[in-house]
Amino acid sequence: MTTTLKDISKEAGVDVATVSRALNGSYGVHKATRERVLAVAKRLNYRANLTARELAVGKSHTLGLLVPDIGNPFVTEVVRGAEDAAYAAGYHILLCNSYLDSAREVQYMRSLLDKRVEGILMHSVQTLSNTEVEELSNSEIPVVLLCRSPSASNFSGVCVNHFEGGVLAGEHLMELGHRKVAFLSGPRDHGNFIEQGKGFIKAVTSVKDSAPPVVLNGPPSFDGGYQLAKKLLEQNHGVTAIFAANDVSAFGIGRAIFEAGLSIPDDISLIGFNNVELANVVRPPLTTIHQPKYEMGQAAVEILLGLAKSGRLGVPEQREFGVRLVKRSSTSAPPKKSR
Amino acid sequence: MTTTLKDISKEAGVDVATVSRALNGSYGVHKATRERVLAVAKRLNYRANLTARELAVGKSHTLGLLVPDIGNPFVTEVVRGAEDAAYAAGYHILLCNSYLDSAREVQYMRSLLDKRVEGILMHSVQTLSNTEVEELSNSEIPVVLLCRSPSASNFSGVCVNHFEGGVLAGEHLMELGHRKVAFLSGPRDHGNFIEQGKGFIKAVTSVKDSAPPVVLNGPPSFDGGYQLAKKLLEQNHGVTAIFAANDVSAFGIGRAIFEAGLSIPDDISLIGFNNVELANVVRPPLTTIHQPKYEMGQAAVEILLGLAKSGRLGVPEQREFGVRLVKRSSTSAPPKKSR
DNA sequence: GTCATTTTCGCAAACGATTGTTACATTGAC
DNA sequence: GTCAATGTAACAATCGTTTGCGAAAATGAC
Repeated sequence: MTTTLKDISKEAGVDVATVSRALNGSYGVHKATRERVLAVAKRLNYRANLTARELAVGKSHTLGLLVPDIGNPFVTEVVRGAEDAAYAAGYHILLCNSYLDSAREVQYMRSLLDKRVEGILMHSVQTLSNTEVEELSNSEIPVVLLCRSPSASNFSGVCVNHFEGGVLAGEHLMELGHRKVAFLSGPRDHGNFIEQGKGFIKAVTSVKDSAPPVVLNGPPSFDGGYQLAKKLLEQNHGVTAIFAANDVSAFGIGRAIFEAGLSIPDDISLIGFNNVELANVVRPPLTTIHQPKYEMGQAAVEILLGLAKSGRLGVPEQREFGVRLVKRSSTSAPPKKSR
Repeated sequence: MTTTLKDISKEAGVDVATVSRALNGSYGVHKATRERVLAVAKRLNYRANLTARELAVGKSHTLGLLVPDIGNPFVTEVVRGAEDAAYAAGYHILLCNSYLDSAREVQYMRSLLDKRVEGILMHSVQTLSNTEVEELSNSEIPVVLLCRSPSASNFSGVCVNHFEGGVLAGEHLMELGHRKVAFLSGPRDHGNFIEQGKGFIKAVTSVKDSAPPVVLNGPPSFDGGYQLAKKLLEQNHGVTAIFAANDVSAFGIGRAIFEAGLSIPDDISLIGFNNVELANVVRPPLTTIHQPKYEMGQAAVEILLGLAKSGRLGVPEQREFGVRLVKRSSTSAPPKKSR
């Protein structure tokens, strides 16, 4: 049997209200009685029931975090930042892994709402269905969209400038002298990759003698990158550099290049996106576009908590982080003679 | 204003109890009234308040998951398995990242208890303090220790046979012909690494002409492995193979070997532990000891839920998973002439 | 010692559900 | 038309807290 305020109240001979106040250190309870109550509470191994408190007070001190795949190291970093910020603020995090499965996503969203979380973080959701947008808007809790290009919806968001990242990647390759490049992108309809591609294409085509990039779409995973790269190499466009949708897919691309008997960066340069921790571990270390993942997670929670406290849900906040190029060894000048 | 059962009850002209039963599809409410209630609920955008239900019913449908570092890909896989299993069972997961900081760990543990989670999963905690053991035992919720060698405490556990893993690694290196090897271990007092080392040493020393392994201790991280390897190479024992505490530290070791101008596996063979997804991505692909991470996460949740349902906390369940050697390209026969 | 002021504490009403018990309506058999 | 059996729905207690309000008790000034 777990002990409750009532038990303590009986044992200590005071009202349950007094017990509550004593335990919470509220003003207006005599030092002596407080100590007596605390002693009894300790003796009875009392543990507060946050569920009951939550019901009474109306605050759950809990946030929902919806992610596409916790297995993705990029996502993980963001989660880490979010968790730290939440912990610092005395909040808990409910972790929901959706695998981008929209049924699962909706189901999770509903239970988060029902659980009365004080805010929801959604990481790189592809597209929100109308149901979702509507139900989220009806609820009076704040939502922050993470790592997703700003959209029409009026939710708050934390993201990185994907367009700018694309530009950086393109410029870097152009500076190195590449003139025939490819962008192995993610899903065709995903805003982030669209932006990334636009920036890349802009940078590439603004150099006069360079060919417009070859663009292929596929899942932005290790295997997706691998398959796409195999396809690209078979088509034999003679590209000398590849811009990957993200680091993880770049790893897959690297594998395909290796298996084709080619070498990075001597035959083909490779540049990623995200700057995952392991980009520095693989060989050759991957040139990539850095994105402040941890800080983004933190920022998202801060915004969320700010909105929750102020209650000003009507005025969504957008925060955009900068990107920067991290030069490592997977990019270099193109081979003298293109194959 | 969020709408409650009472609102619906007024609007539909029935008692709140009837509304509750109608919404939950309980037996004993007329089809017509149920439909009327459902219609009103929909019109009022009713959302169940799980907090209230939880208080009334006494079940939170929530599990606590305490991990040392969500950034570690090994941990992540386990979390993924746990999350999937929880989702399948209709449970939610509260994510708590402790960074092995025991103050944070205790604080998290307490709030999980206060939040009335139905079970707690603790991933590879180093050592439980007496306070923790006591408070956890006092609470009436089940605890499952994950990835931690079985201990004296009477909590349930899911782990892998670290000793056996060490043996496998040792045997593999011996078969390849290595006779002078090293184990770059984790913290000296961590049970898992101790077991791993024991197994390794046993396998190595049971070969007659092989020297007992050089053993160094340090944090089992990328940087930890890097530092340890540098130290080892400086000491110049002439080892031809290294067994790492885990894959991530093996990556660091690989970096140090590379920087020393040596090559894997030609100069030094390297074998990891865990079989993280990226072990197959790095070059050369890492030979390692496979551990069914995802399945362990799943199993842990299943055990937890089983204990929670049965209420038989007195009889902890231990599940041990097998390990196996995954041969890749980071191990080979030692160089003809040792350096 | 009296009176005003301040502390201390109990009472009771929330918070939003669930659920056992009871009362009334309906149905069907005869 | 009566009675029993069944189906519906209302009443009320409960889950473990918090908190506004008012009463009693303690304090302090004079």
